Amino acid sequence: MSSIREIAKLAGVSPASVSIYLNDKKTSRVGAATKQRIDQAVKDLHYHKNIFASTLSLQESRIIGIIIPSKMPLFSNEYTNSLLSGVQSQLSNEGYSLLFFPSDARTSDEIVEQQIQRSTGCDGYILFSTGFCTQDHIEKNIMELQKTDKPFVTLNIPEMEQARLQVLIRDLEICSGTKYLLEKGHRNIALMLGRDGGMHARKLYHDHRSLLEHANVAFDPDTVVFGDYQAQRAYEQAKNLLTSFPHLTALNCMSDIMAAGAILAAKDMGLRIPEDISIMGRNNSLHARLSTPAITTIDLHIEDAGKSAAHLLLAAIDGSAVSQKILIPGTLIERDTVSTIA
Amino acid sequence: MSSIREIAKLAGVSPASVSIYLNDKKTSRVGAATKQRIDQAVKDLHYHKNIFASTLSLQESRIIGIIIPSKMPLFSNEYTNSLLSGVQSQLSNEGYSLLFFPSDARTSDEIVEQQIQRSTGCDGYILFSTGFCTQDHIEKNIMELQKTDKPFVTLNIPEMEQARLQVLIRDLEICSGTKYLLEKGHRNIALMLGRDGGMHARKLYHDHRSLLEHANVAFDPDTVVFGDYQAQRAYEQAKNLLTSFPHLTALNCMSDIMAAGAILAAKDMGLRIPEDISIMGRNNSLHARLSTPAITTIDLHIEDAGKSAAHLLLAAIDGSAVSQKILIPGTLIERDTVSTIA
DNA sequence: GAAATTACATCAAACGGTTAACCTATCGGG
DNA sequence: CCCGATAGGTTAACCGTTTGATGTAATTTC
Repeated sequence: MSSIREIAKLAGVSPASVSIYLNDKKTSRVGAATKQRIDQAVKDLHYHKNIFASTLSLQESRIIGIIIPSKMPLFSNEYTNSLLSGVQSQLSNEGYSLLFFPSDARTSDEIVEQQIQRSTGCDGYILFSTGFCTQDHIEKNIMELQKTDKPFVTLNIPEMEQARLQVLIRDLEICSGTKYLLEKGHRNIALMLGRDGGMHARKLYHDHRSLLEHANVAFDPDTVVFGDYQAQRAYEQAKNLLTSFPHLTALNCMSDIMAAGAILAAKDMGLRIPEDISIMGRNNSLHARLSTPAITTIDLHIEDAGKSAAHLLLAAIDGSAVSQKILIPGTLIERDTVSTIA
Repeated sequence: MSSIREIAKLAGVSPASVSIYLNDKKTSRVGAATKQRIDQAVKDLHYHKNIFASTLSLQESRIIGIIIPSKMPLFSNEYTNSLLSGVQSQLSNEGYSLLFFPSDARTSDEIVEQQIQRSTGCDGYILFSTGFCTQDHIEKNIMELQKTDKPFVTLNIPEMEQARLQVLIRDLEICSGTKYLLEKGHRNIALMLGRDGGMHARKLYHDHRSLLEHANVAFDPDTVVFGDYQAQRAYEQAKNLLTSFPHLTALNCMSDIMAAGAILAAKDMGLRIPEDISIMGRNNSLHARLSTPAITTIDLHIEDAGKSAAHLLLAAIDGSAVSQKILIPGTLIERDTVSTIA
């Protein structure tokens, strides 16, 4: 709690000298003896610089705000965590702290409001979406962020006119699981998505449908189900799908977790994987690797996306990036849950 | 970027009135007409309060610092993430933001230093450890935190004299996997731990050993291996263990992920689980549930621990908690990877 | 009609750190 | 001995917000 003024008093110098010395230990504006006295005072009083005061004066906080317009608890979803991990590792390397805002508001609109209100003074922002965010929230958030005059990067969000800096996960646009299954000869493909209303799920739905239609496969809306990203729910839904539509040869799941749930369901129904039913995951998470059979999936390179976003933001902060879109393509990981149909 | 003064000027009032109104929309100290003009000015200039200035003035930031003395990337480990999730959900409900500090220092000592230096002004702290933290780092950190005069809670850290507020994960103290395996009649039990040097692994090692000795089972140090928490490494180590010590009947793993790796190894060696070899996990993560066979594990109630820590911290901030230790006991989840030995 | 209350508004200091501008010895060079 | 450079140090204003103290005019109360 001690301030620079107390240090100054104890060391018998002016606050200015203390500040100058502390910010540049080898400055020539402070004498050796004085330096020692300051060091001593700092120790004696347990002095630590107050970042808030410092930020106010310097007009630079070295803090990046993480905006996630969602009421869901953070850190509870592997996908989002990978994104965050990428962001954090980059920013951390450059000495930036990460600030996560509270989301105790009742409505999502309030959350947008609230997060922005709590967040001025950060040097930049990363705007995330999760499966729970609607297009509307995102747009509102982008508008608010633009008003702050600070740079921000959108991450894990479909392409949007309004945002200057974007990192795009390509597989949000192209439902490549469906594409792959079509190539493998499948024609009866169900799609298991995340939460209805979430913009990610909508996007995939749309792309899935156009891919099928392009391939001249009839599209049945009932073979698309919305879940909650949880294995349990996916288990139930997979059972339903597989009993209601016995001609299905493939299940394309929006996440590996859901795929894992679907696999359990298929097993419980006595189906062999991939002989009787092919199942695709998405995200190449640990589950996909450890599952038996190992899940064929799309590696979204989520962590790289996070890193890119951090990079881009840092570039924007020091002024070298004005407008840029980075596309992160996914890569197919072929494992043991998809068969070829002649 | 607009300040309260600009708003004041535009609305033709004093900054004081603006501040008063903005902090209490129904204050009687500002007239209705003035309120409207302020609202208008706020809109026109895209005004957002600067939290840093506000913090400085109020001496309260509504920000909690999260201190993790480790160079590892954050958000990349399910265990830590659950802990964080619990912490976040509670603090978020009370309107607190979370601040994560950079960890770009070269040595771990520097990290301690750096995180504390960057962190003054938070209303409180939560000190975490991961498997990578040594006792030494933790102690140093606690000392530094004590100097800040702000409350802090240690979480996921073995009991320590120095800290006033602690949330203890009971299974850090009692290696209950080993206990359970002994009860099930196993006598040849190997232990697969996390990183050597990490205090968690050390603690478990110690307890494992005493449990065996109490049960009059000879302890062979070579049946304890240190890994890196990764499935791949666990796979290799399990293979080694199972070939070097063919009489082993059980593997107790420090995490479900490691258990999953061990299961794959056993399967690849043609061993049946649990008939030929029993394998225990720890943490009751999603993997444990989805794995086939489903992994018998200890639910550590990690997220609850996080919530408790947040609770305790909030109590300390408003002065109602001075010194307290909360013990979070684990619960055994019996599934399909452990057999009974006659 | 004097006194008290209310409504509305402002002043100025404070929070803690930074820094441009300024000051004063001291020393070396010519 | 004078000039200029340099080392060492200070002053004071500023960053943006908050708030107790203070002021004044209008309204109410008796």
